[in-house]
Amino acid sequence: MVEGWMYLPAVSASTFVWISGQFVIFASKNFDMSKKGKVLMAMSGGIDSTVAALMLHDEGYEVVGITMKTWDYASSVGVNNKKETGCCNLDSFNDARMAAVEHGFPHFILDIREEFGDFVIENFVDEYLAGRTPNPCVMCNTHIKWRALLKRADAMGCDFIATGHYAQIHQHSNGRYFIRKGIDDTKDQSYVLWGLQQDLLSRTLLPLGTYHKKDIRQMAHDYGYPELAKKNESYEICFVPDNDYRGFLKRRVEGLEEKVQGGYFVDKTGKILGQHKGYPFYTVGQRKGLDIALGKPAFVTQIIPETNTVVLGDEADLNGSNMQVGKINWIKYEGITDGMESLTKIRYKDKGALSNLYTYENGVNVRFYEDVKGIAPGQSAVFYEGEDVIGGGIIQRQPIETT
RNA sequence: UGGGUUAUGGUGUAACGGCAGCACUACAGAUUUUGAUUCUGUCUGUCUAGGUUCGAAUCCUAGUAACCCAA
Repeated sequence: MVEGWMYLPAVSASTFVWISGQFVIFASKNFDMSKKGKVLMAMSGGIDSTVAALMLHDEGYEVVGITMKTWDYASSVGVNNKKETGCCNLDSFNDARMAAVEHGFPHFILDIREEFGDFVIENFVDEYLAGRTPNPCVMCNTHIKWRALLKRADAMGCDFIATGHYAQIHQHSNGRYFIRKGIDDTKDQSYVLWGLQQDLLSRTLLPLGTYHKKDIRQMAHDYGYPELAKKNESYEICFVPDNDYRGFLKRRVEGLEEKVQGGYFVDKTGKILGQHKGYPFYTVGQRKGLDIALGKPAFVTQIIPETNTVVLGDEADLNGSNMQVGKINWIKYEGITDGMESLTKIRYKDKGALSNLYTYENGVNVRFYEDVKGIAPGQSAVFYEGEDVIGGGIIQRQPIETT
């Protein structure tokens, strides 16, 4: 069966057929040899990727729109949940498709639920069960989304793939492709792209990297999509549209709640402060939702899955000046020299802090010049040289101190 | 079981007999393509029953409960 694909007829004369695992194109008659090349544009249905698609189209690229279905969201929350989510719902598909049809380029829906679920969701669950704090968007970009796009791009003879991220890609004189921050500092999304490898970067276009969000809004108006311009940003994990990742974990892991409830909150000396709902439901740096009143704000400073213990402290206890980062992907250079200075971000929307980088066997030791707050294992660390991404990796769990 | 102390929101604590306040928690918004953080706002309380007083969280009596000392 042709289960992986849904073909939505758009206006192109091309015919796309799925044959035994391969995507085959039967050449269209009016195949215009576009000077700029053919690009497979990932369209979520939101304002950013829609405008990006139209921009490329206007610039003379032969655009093929594609919307990826990562998750059957009706199954993850109640069906009556009317909340808009940034991707994966029917409205978004329709919005994306409408724009494509109106501007005369084809649009497809690609069902990647299986590969997405196998990797991103399992990784997400595993990480929380390991007492870490994953970033599924980064995982998806790194391992699923770009690979899925490129695979189809190749099958369709596309020169490029494109997304609506606010970031830039340039080629260095050393030959390597690298990511640079988007010029709109408030929207820069280079952080979530640190995992992309050279073969992906060399084929990727990010049309929005040199624009400000307000310009994109204006362009959405100018293109005749005022309602799109008003559309909210998406801001939850795409497979957890009700924004309750704890509930998602409970639904996903049979008997989890019962198994982990009743562990202890302790202070840094090990003194028991109270009981918690289970270590997977907390994250380093968390203050709200602890359900414990100590007269002072309390923050989660450490999660110890082995003993189902959550360590609490005050704000100062979140400070740290070094960390280990693994699963490194170098971007701008093939590697670095020890001691290299880097502006290092430890979370999305982090201003970044200056640090020195020292490589060790499987990763990088980061020493910050000054304390940073809330280093959370599982989160991504991204290294910047000015506006450029040197590389990034995953923050590792610190060895448990036995004091 | 004898003596003493205490009792204020979900928690910890303030209030000379004169509008019950603070912190924490919780909740709601804002922000955010991850989790968090941050910001703004909101709710809830004087153990019970009598008494004194213009007026009681506050003083008196009894009850109840908890804690401490004695045993």
